Amino acid sequence: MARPKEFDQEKALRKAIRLFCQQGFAATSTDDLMRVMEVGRQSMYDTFSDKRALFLKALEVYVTESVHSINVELEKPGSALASVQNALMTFAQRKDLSSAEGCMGLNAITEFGQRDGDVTRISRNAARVLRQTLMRVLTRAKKQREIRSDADLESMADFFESTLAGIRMAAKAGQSRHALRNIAAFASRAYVASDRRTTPE
Amino acid sequence: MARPKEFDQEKALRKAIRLFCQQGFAATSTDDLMRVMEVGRQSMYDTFSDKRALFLKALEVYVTESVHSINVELEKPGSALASVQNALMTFAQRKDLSSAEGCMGLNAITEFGQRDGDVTRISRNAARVLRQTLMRVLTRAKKQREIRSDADLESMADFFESTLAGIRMAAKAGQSRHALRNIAAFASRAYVASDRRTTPE
DNA sequence: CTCATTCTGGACAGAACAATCCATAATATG
DNA sequence: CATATTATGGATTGTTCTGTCCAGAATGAG
Repeated sequence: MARPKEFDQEKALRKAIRLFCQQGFAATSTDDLMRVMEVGRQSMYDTFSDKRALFLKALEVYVTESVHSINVELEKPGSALASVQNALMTFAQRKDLSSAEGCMGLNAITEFGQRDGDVTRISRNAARVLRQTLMRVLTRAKKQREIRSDADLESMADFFESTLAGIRMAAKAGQSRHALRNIAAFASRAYVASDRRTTPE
Repeated sequence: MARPKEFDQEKALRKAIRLFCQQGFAATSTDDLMRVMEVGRQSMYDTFSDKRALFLKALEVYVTESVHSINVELEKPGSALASVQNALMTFAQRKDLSSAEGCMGLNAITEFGQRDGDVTRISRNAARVLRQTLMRVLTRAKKQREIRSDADLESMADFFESTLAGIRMAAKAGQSRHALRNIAAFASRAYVASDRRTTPE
């Protein structure tokens, strides 16, 4: 052991995450990162290897926590349907949703699509974890007859994820908090059991 | 008049749009653009001023056409509710939705947020046009009693736009065409009139 | 205290990038 | 045919960016 690091790796990573959320990968320079992370160039490279590795690490932490916070809502006891609907509403209230600070997961997907294997792997892993929880909760809702017995749960899960993305994009596009809540409330209606046919043929 | 241009400005712009759809602004170099547009550097600068101006022009054309194609579906005669639902389904079938080719509008918003005045202006203008059509159609649906009389149309419009964004993101994330259709079908259920309360309090 | 080890920051190298310059080619007009 | 005008592409410039180097500072271990 010798001289200890003068900066907090964890905090530096948080600041990097925030910047990547705002600007994405390509538009964020190493100088930008050094400035917000308050770390010297050499320290940054020593600790995080290079810009790409830092981005991937940041992405992994971000999406893992993001999925976890949604899963917590989904797994609350009580009505399964209410949990799903509540998860949407809680998400719409998240304080880190704003036009300035985007979702790093969506940023990564829009910026890299499926072209980057590492980015794809990280995104898919997180999506898989969310999907598992989601399917478990939806299955419970079906058993409890809160949703139609003939409902296609996979489609419901696709719709749920799509709604999350829609809310995030609306936030980034500058929509008001009020609008975000309304989107969540509205989407919630689609899950409810109904006797009549409600989808177009 | 003197020597005419050897390339088709229109086609070159289309190719630029496609590249920006795939890679966004920052990750697309002028060399990339030249290669794809099959135009010499000087010709590109003579015709489109610079990279940023080319991007803004491409964005304007893209979002204008994108909104127009949705508006066409929304304004089809017959049931207003069916038009809304059909617009979603038609959108989910669009051939330019794929994991490779993203939506340039979403790219621009994720990449620039609200920080770039020109990008914001172009996006907002297009959104305003879509919103006008949407409100007109939703109002008609309400008059025709296809949706609840106490429905909040502004919220419905927010939800519609959010659904479009969700579908686009799902496509970019690599979801199957089948999944996209299901998202559209599912979202459609939220618009339908219902006597019981379907939204959480 | 001494010293080996690690951290730090400024300087630096090499590549990529956006944009301009310039010489040449092509063509409408007179 | 002559010429003014515009298009083209290769060379070039100046900037920015990523990543490395190196000399000096700080600190734990002996």
